Amino acid sequence: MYDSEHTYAQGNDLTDVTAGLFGGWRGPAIGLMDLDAFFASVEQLDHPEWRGKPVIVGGSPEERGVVSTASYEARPYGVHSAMPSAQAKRLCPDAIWTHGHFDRYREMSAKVMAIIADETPYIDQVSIDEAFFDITPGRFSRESPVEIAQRISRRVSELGITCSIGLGPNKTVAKIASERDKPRGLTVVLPGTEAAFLAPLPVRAMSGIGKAADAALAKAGIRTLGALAEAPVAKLAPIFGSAAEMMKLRAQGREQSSVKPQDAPDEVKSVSNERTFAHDLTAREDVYAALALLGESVGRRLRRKGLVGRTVTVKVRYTFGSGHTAQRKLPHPTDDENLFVSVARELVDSLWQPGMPVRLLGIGISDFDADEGVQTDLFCDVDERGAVSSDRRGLSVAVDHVRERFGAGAVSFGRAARFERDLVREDKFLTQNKPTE
DNA sequence: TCTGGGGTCCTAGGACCC
DNA sequence: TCTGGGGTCCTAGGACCC
Repeated sequence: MYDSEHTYAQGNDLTDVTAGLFGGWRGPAIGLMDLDAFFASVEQLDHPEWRGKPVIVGGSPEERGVVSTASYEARPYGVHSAMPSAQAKRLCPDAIWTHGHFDRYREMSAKVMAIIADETPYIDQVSIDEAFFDITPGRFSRESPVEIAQRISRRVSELGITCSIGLGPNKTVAKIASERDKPRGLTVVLPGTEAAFLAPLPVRAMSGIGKAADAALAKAGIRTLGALAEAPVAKLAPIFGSAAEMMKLRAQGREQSSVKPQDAPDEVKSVSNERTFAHDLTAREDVYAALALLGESVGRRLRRKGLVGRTVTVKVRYTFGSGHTAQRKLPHPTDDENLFVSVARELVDSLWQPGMPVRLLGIGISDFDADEGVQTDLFCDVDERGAVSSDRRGLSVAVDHVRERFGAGAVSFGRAARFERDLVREDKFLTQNKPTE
């Protein structure tokens, strides 16, 4: 029975909430599907001998790496996402380590998303392993939302991995519910019980509230979502700014969630590449060469996506202190690293001087043209707006094709090639990402 | 052997224009 | 000559998410 002491239902209790028209569901039904220990689970699927054993996907312990995903077998040792790999290695020395296979994860993710899209056109993929979906009875299907969620879970399991699902009247509730029972759980918050479900939870449980907001709320005496739901907006404004009213509404369980139809593509806002070096860089030629390498990959990805951007951003982090960024708007949008890397060099020079130990370097392009329809034909001369210098662009595209066919190492512009060789020889970095499997 | 890499969104100050 | 205010663009920094 779905009794009043519980604001949510799981497992066998769910049979009680699927009776009647639409399973007795009134109003919006929003689901959040989260794949369980996704990267590690795919590795265990692809390597049967790793099943039942602690598997860690992440950077290497020797090179300032962090854990991306720990399998459920590794978690009892205290290993979790974002933990420094060196620490994870101490906690679980026998774990199987891999740097991951992202193309494979994307492939599996696409299969999962196709399963959800098969159930409803209203799907909003938020990351490689998470998606919201709207299965409001009467909107697309007349079935009980609980039964649809159970079917999605079962069909994902048939792929050889598992997911956890939260189901509720809006996104905030669905997201929190999905974390309630993992792995392979289904947690349902019936319409009308959402406020009571949220009230006792710590504010940090709600997405959008991180470390800083949590601390600021605690200072104001607000520790639970129930307290947040009742706090005067004037008290919240200094903490959340213009989002104060919305955060209060979400904590009350009264947020109106919209899940767009699947074919509305989320447009990309920026493309970037950054690297933390196993050993700090101090020489100008090393910093410039690393910038060129990072820029090459950004350029390649821009051309593959058919994007041209106007703003160049560089990021520098020193061994001490936090990061610094510098950006500049270009006169014309471009996807050509030969153009934007030289600007990036000037920007780096404004933040850094030779001798300062650089721990991390990043380069990004943003502010894309609204009509991203730049042609990507091989050896095209120039696009309609003359956005990039024609010959170089043709060369870049041609080089991309060669790389795709023969591997990334096949072609490199002079400086980058030399850098790559030097660094491999000097064992600075770029010998990274060799899976230990 | 202490802290990644990919993003999005917001804020705030200064420049500049009307 | 002195003055204010609003709007927009550009830039730097930071919070937050997976």
